[in-house]
Amino acid sequence: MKKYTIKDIAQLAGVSKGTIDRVIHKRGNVAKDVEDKVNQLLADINYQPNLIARNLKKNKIFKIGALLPDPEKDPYWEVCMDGINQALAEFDVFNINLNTFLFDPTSTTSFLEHHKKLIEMEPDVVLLVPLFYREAKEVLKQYKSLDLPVCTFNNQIYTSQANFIGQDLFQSGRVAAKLMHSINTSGDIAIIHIDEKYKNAVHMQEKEKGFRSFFEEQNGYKGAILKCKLKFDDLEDKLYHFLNKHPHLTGIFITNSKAYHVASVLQAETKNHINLVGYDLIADNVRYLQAGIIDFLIHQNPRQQTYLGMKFLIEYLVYEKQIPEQFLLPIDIINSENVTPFLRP
Amino acid sequence: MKKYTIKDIAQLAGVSKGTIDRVIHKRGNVAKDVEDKVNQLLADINYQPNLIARNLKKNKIFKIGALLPDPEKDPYWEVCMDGINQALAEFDVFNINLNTFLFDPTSTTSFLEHHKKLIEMEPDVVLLVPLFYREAKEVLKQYKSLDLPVCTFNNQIYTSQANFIGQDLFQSGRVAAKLMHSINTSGDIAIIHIDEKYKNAVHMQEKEKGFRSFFEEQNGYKGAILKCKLKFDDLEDKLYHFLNKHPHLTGIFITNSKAYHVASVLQAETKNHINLVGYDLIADNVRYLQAGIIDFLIHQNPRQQTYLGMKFLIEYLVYEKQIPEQFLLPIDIINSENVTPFLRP
DNA sequence: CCCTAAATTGTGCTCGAACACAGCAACCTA
DNA sequence: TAGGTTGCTGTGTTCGAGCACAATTTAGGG
Repeated sequence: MKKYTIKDIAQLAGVSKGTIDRVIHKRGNVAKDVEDKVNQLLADINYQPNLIARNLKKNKIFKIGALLPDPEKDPYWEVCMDGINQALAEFDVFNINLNTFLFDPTSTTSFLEHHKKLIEMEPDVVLLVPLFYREAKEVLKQYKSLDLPVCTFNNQIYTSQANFIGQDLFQSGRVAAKLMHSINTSGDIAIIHIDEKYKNAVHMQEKEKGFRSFFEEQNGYKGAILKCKLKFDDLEDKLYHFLNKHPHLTGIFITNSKAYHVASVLQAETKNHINLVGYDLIADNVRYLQAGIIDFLIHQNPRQQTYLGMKFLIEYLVYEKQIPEQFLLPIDIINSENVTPFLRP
Repeated sequence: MKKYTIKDIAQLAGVSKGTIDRVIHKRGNVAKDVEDKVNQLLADINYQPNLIARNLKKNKIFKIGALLPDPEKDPYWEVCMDGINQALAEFDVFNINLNTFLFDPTSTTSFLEHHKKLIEMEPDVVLLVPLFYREAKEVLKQYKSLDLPVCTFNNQIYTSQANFIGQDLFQSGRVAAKLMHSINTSGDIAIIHIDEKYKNAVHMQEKEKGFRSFFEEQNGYKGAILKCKLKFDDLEDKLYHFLNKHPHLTGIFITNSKAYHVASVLQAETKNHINLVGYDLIADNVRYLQAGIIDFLIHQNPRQQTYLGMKFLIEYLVYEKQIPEQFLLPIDIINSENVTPFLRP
C-alpha cells in the first residue's frame, strides 16, 4: 500500500523524474524501450499521482458554465441555486469559478442566446438543463466538438453526448399509482396533464405510462383510469366541466408541478374527498399538502440534482474522477408530516 | 477576491514569512506590536490559508476510529460499510487510515472492550454508534478528555459531548401515523414494540409519542390506538392472542425493524386486510413490502448516516470544517414501487 | 574522425504552507 | 569587556508534480 512518488519511480527505473513525467503525460521525446519499461513499471506498482501536489502546482482556476432555467419564470428552479451553493461551499478550497446563465424556460431563443454567452466564457465544463429537445441536441453536439464535458439534469436527452442526473419517470408514475391505490380502493381515477408553456410532453407521458402500468397489474381494481389535458387559459372551466362529468372520481394524479391549480379548484368546490397526488415541493403545493388537500407529492429533488451535477463536474476537474453516465435519484414520497426537512437549504 | 499568500502578507506587513507563520499558529517569539499589526492585517484581508498546500506539506496520515455494531449480529448495520466505503472512495486523494471495531449490539461489555482497543490505536477522530446510553456517556467523556472529536449517529445521546447524525424520531412516528391514516380510515390501530435484545426503549417510545400525537389531532378518527409489547421468545403466541382479542384491528405500526415478524404471522393467518407500517429496509422487510403484506416502511438510511459521519470527520481533518452539532436526515417513505433505488450501494 | 543537428535525458525552479535553524540584536553577569 | 542568555526575525528546505531549460548522447554528413 506504499504510495510511490515520481522520484521513487525514477529511481526504480534508473532514469530521472523528468523522463517519468514525459512518459506519464505522453509528451514524447522518450526512447521507445525506456518508455515501454517505465509504462510497465507504472502499471506494476499501480502508480497513483498525488493529486494534492498536482493541484498545488497547477494552481488553476476551474471555470464552470451553468445553463439553467430562470427561477423567476418558474419557481420550480429556485432551489437549484441552493444546490449549486452547497457544492461551491464544499469545494471552496479549490479555485472554482462559476458563471450561471439563466434562460427563459418558455423560449428556445433565450436558451440558445444564453448558450452562446456561455461558450464565450470558455468554460472547462458545463452544467446543463436540456429543456428543449431539438435545441439541446444541437448544443450538446457543439460542446462535444469543443471537447467540453457536460453534465445534464432534470430531463434526459437520449444521446451519448451527455451525462445525466435525474429520476426514472416511468417508475415515478408507478410510485404515484401505488400511492393512489393505497389511499383509494375504488372509484374512477384521472390522470391530468397541465400544459406548461414549454414542452415537456415526454416527461408527462412517461409518468402516465408508469401510472397506467401499475393499475393494469391490479386486476382487482374496479374503476376507470381517465385522462384529461388542461391548458392554463381555460383551466378552471374545463376542470369544473370534467369534475361534473365524472361524479365517481375519487383520485387525481397530476403529472407535473401544477397540482396546486387542481387543489385550489377542489377546495373551492369542497370536493375534498378526491385524493390528489402530484409532483414537486414548490410553495403552493406544499401549502395544499399541509392543508390536507393534496395527499402526496413526489419529490424530484432538483436541489440534490443540481448539487450532484456540480459535485461530479468539480470532482472531474480536481480529482479527475469519471462523471457517471447516468445517476438516477431515488423517488422521494412526501406527505404533510415529512415535508419540512426536504425544504431546508 | 484575490487570494493572499503568506508571502504577500509578509510583504504587506514588512516582515518575513516566518513571522507571519508564527503569528498565525500562535507559536510565540513575536514582538507584541508586530503580532497585533499582523493579526489586524490578517483580519482586514480575511486571510484564508491554501489548504491544498497545507495538506501537501503536512502529508499526514489521518487516523479514524469507528466503533459500530457488528452486522453479523443484526443485519440492520450491514449497509454501514457501504457508507464508509463511499466516503473513503470520495476522499481517496487524502491519506485516510480507518480502523473499524465491531461490537456485539447485545453486549455492553463488548462495546467497552472494543472502545478500549479503539483508544489504543490513537485515532485523530472517532465515529461512534452510542448504542448503550450509560456506557456511551462514559466513553464520550473519555474522548472529550483526550480532545478527540467524535461524530455519533443512529441514536442520540443528549449531551454536548458529541455531534449527532440521525432522524427526528418523534416526527418519524408522526409520519408513520399520517401514512396509516391515509390508508386506514377506520378501525383499531395497534402500536407494537418488539423488544430487541439491546435496549432501545427510548427510540421506540419517541416514535410511539409521535404516532399518538398525530392521531390525537385527528379528532374525527373513530377507533382505538392500542399498544402491545412483544418479546422474541413468545412472539407468535402473544401476537395470535392479541389479534384474536382485537377483531376490529385494521392497522399495525411496528416501532423498529422487526415488522417482518408480524408480517409473517399476518400472512400465515391470511389477515392481509391489516395494514402494516414499519421501519428499515432490511431484506426480510423488503420482501414483505414487495409482497404487499407491509404497506410502508420508513427508511432511517443508516448508510447515508454513516457516509455523512465519515464525510464530516474527514472534512474536519483535511479542510478544518466544523462538524455540525446535529444533522437530521429527512424521513424517507418507502413503498413497494420506490424501494429499489434505496437499496443500491 | 570531426562537427552539427536531432534525439534523448537530467536538473532545477515553482506552487503555498510549515517548520527547523541560523542570525542578530539587546541585555545581564562575572 | 568577554561570554552567555533571552527575545525576536529571517532564511532555506521540504512536501510531489509539472514544466522550462540545460546537458548529454546519438546520428548523419562531410
